[in-house]
Formats: sequence, C-alpha cells, structure tokens
Amino acid sequence: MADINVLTLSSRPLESGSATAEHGQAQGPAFDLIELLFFAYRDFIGDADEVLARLDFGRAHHRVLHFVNRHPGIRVADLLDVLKITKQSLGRVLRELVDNGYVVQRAGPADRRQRLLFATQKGEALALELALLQTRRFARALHECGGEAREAARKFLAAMIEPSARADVEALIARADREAKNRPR
Amino acid sequence: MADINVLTLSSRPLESGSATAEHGQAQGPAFDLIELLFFAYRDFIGDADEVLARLDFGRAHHRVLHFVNRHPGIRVADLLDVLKITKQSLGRVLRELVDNGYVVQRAGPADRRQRLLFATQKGEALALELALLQTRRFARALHECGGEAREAARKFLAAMIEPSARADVEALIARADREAKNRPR
DNA sequence: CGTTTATGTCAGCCATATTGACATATTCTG
DNA sequence: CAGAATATGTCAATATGGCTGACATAAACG
Repeated sequence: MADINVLTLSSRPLESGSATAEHGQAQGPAFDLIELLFFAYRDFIGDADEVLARLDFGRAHHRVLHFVNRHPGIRVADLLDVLKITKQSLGRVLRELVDNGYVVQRAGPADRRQRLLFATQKGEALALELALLQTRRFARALHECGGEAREAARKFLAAMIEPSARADVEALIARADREAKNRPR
Repeated sequence: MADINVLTLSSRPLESGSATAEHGQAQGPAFDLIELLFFAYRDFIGDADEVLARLDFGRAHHRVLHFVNRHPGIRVADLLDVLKITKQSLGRVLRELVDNGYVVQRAGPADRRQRLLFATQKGEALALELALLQTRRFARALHECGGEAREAARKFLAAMIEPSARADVEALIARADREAKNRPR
C-alpha cells in the first residue's frame, strides 16, 4: 500500500504529446480494460438475473445454488468459505431455497452436526438453466475470438485472480469437475 | 477448519477425442469459465474496495467517481444512463462525493439547468489511484499470458458484452480516450 | 405564456450484507 | 464422564445501495 502513492504522483497518464506509442498505455491506467470488464460482468450477471427475478430470487440465491449444485454434499462452513459471507447472510437465502424445494439438507453420515447441502432435481434444473445461459454468452464471445480463445480466456481469467487464492480456486474447480465425472447419473 | 485443500493443481481435464473438438464443451455448461470470471471479478473489485473502505466510500462512489473523471463535464442524465441507476440512487452518493470535495457541479454554459459534473484534483487523484490498482492487476495477468494477451483480452471482454450494447460501450471508451488526449493539462 | 426538460428531494420499501449475542446439538478430549 | 470445542441456527440491530412514487424548482422552448 505504500507504493500506491508513488505511482499516483509520479505517472501522469496520457500526456497530450501523444508519447504513448505502439500498444500504448504502458504506464497509464488501462481504462479500456477496466470498463470492458465492468460492462462484460454486468451483462454476464444480467443473463441470470432475468430468470431469477421471475422466481423472486436474487443473485445471492444464484451463488448459493450454483455452489451447492457444483459440490453436492458441501458443508455449510465450506460454502461460507467459498462465498466469503457470514452464516447470518447465508441464513435467509438458504432457507428460501430449501422452502421452495431447490435445496435439501441432510445430516452428515459421520458427523451428525453437519447439515450437508444438496440441490434437488428442481434445484439442479435451475442451476443448469442459469449456467447454460452464461455458457452461451461465453460460447458466443469465444466463437467471435476464434481459435485458441477458450484456453486463452481461461488462462487470463485465472491470472486475474489474487495469486494467493488462485491455487484454491483452481483446485475447487478441478475437484468439482472430477467429482462430477465420477458421479453416476 | 474450512479447508478447501484439495491439492490437485492439475488443469481441467479436457475431454479427449473429437466430439468436443473445436471449442470443447460443446454441450455442457462451462462451469470453469463461469467460476473463474466470478472469482476474477471479485478480486478485481476487491483491489479498490480496500482503499474505498478507508474513506468510508463504497462501490457506488467508485463507479460515479470513475465515470465523472473519465468524462469531465458529464451531465447527470448521461451518468444515470451509463450506470443504469435512478437519480434517487445517484443522489446520496453524489452528494457525499461533492461534500467531501471529490466532485464539483457547474451549471452548463449553454443550458443552465444542467449540472455538469467534474472531478476535483482530489477526486482525480483518487480515481487514478483506484484505476492504477486495477491496472496493475491487469498488467500482472497479461504479463503472465504473454504476447498478444492485451489485445486478446480486450477483444474477449468486448465480445462478452451484450451485442446490442457493445457499440455504445466501445464508443463511450473511444470518446473518453479521444477527449482525454485533446485535454490540455 | 404554458409546456417540457434537467435536476433535486422527501418518504418509504426491499435485498443483501454486516456484527454481536446467544441457543442447540454433537463430537472430541483429558 | 464432564467439559471444551465444533457445526449450525437464530434473534436483533445496522449499513449500503438499489427501487418506486410524488412533488418542487429553475430554465429552456415553442
């Protein structure tokens, strides 16, 4: 945090002399990328918002349902850890998902204090519908970019994640994929 | 403890074979990309959050300050249009920015009903500090990806934007860049 | 002149998050 | 086994940042 001021005070972006050559923005703020990510994420989220609104659900419900569906049997504590919210915040949202039959809770087989979370068929269907909407947006975008775009996008997005958290996120994704693969349907 | 410590750092097992050849995952949801974007955006936003929290500002203040700084003299109505919020929502946030000396309002020279918005030097400094934090994240990520990554990322992010809105966003960015270039400092 | 426009403001509501305190099972441990 | 620790739930109060609706004011426009 100490070096923030150094950068702030020293680098005057985009001097009028058009000194920014070639690929530009070597030192100035990447306003274009910042704004593109802002708008891209808004529209990415917007896909799901429309469907959710019809069910009187919000983004909070989406996040919970998504991770419960991706990690069947996830413990409440782990879900809180992934979402980085408090149990009080999770409370209402989870109750509504349970009350409306999208999620069920079952006591842990070994540790009966645990309330393991599972998406019901209904919950699974909704999670899939939402994921497919967003997948379609990715597919369209990547198709426009062509070729190696998928792997490039994957790498880029992973690189944007805080380095200290990246391994955990990658592991989380890998584990969910692996478990899904081994889950008989 | 809530460990998500599954230590496999292996990248996603791509289905081998030619069924999902071209762009992979032709039919299934792209859970990996969805989650990577979720976590990437969270960390991207988190950079600014820390600074803002110290000033008792939130993301709403950031968004307003960002666009005011990028478009000096922007009208309230246009700001509402960019942010897609109501004037009532803008109200409190804008007042706090003005009260704390980050933004000033001036009557339009031609139409005195307008209250054109400008970032003060203080506001400009904060906007730049925040933008540079986020720029550093982009720079690190793009450096990791190497080569043509910046243009690829730009293209990808633009492609993720709702097609009907994309031209407007691109024009917005282009205009801000053009005006910044012609603005003498 | 009257209407429209640009903006502001008051009041109330909703969703989602927070902290803190406390309750209830259940498991673990000395 | 008793007591500590753990997993979860819940009540209450508060903050933030959205929303709608109604109304106010000043300036521009026709």
